[in-house]
Amino acid sequence: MKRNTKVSTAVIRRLPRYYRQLAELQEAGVVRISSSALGKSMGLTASQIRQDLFCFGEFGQQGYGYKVELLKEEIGEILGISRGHTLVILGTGNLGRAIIQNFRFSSNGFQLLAAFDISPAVVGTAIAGIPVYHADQLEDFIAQHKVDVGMLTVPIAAAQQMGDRLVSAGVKGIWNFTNYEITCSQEDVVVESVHFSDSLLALSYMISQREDPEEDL
Amino acid sequence: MKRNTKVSTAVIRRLPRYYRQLAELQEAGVVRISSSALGKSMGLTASQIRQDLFCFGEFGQQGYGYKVELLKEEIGEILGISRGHTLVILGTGNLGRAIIQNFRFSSNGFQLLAAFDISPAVVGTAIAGIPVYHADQLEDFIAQHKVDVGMLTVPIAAAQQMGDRLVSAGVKGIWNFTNYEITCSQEDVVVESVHFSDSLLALSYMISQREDPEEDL
DNA sequence: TAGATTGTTAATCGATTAACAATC
DNA sequence: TAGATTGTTAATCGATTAACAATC
Repeated sequence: MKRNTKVSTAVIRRLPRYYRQLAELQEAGVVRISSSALGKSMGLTASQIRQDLFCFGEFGQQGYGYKVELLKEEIGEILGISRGHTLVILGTGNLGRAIIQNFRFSSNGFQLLAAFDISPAVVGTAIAGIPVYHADQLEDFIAQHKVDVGMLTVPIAAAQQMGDRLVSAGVKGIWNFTNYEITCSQEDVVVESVHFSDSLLALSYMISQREDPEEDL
Repeated sequence: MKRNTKVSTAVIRRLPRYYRQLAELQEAGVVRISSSALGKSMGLTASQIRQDLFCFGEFGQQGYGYKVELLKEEIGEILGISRGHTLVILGTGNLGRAIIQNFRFSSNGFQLLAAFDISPAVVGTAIAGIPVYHADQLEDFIAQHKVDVGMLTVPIAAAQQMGDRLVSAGVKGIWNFTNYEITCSQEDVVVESVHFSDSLLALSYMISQREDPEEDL
């Protein structure tokens, strides 16, 4: 029945949340859950959850609901967690270093292969076991290894240039942490950005609304 | 004419992007821009931009377009950039430290007042000029200073608890970097999350689509 | 079996796009 | 003035919600 064709971004953005919530439920020992209970725990309607899952197939049992572990695994499959994705990280400044040391790439189905930088102080060293190469070697490295994603934690001035190099070296996606909107010539390369600034400014707007005594009443 | 009532989150999420794009245009020396040119540069329709701005007032001139600097300033006002917002950061691990050292809070209208941690190794020190206090002092500090936002870069196990403490201490918003969905009793406290995992999993999904030879044709 | 809950279609709601008079 | 472009309403499109037969 699966009609995978053209899943909206709204649905795609909810998939990781489902996965996270189901993992938490599983850890808490919950075996089965209904769409309405799952919805309540996530602030969504039961309808929306069933509609979302309907994009990908049938994962529940009528009259029973969903098996937590099974549904989690299925959504993990949809997200591509078991595809053995790999990535490299460009830029080992404070943020890059923090992510190398902290982020559980493997929990998200990714393997971090290498880091690249231009500073002689770090090139040739390893951070949390990840070797740091000179940025000059980027293309060679990607030619010799399967690299699915390049992560950008470089200074903003280098963002577009390094993005371009990743694209022509053949990565499938760019995970962009710079405060710059990378533009990508190649149609089929996905750019996913984490803009701290955008997030903080949205928060700023929302709390500002609270600060004003209802201007418009 | 301003009908500020109930601006959709879709619009709110675009406001920081407008702000960023206009700042770039201004830096590039562009003085005036039409909605269609701005739209083209951002991948939006001219209609959408005019409709978005229409939520907040009239910022353009018919037959001319928008003055880049003026529109940037107006959107900055809407976002609350000049309201003197303040924040404190909870958790000075790798990520917290990286953000203290790197992130330009002031560019987003925020002042970082203090950091809190429980490790004796950092309590009493300063990171990039920001004093680090013991988490026990959080409530006292917030009682004595105006603190609008609490930023969470604590371990996931402490996330909900520290979030609760921030809320009862009276912050208006929580900027959550933990991979946990903070729930908030208080209606009027805004929780804005930056979930690295969700972002990477969405990217994982999108590149996985590219990996399959069109399953459904 | 009766009760519960899904999968799936239909109805509603909201967001985006189109259109155009107003006007710089 | 004529051309360009906005502000704003109307039309369209897509996403969410509701409904319900199927069925466990």
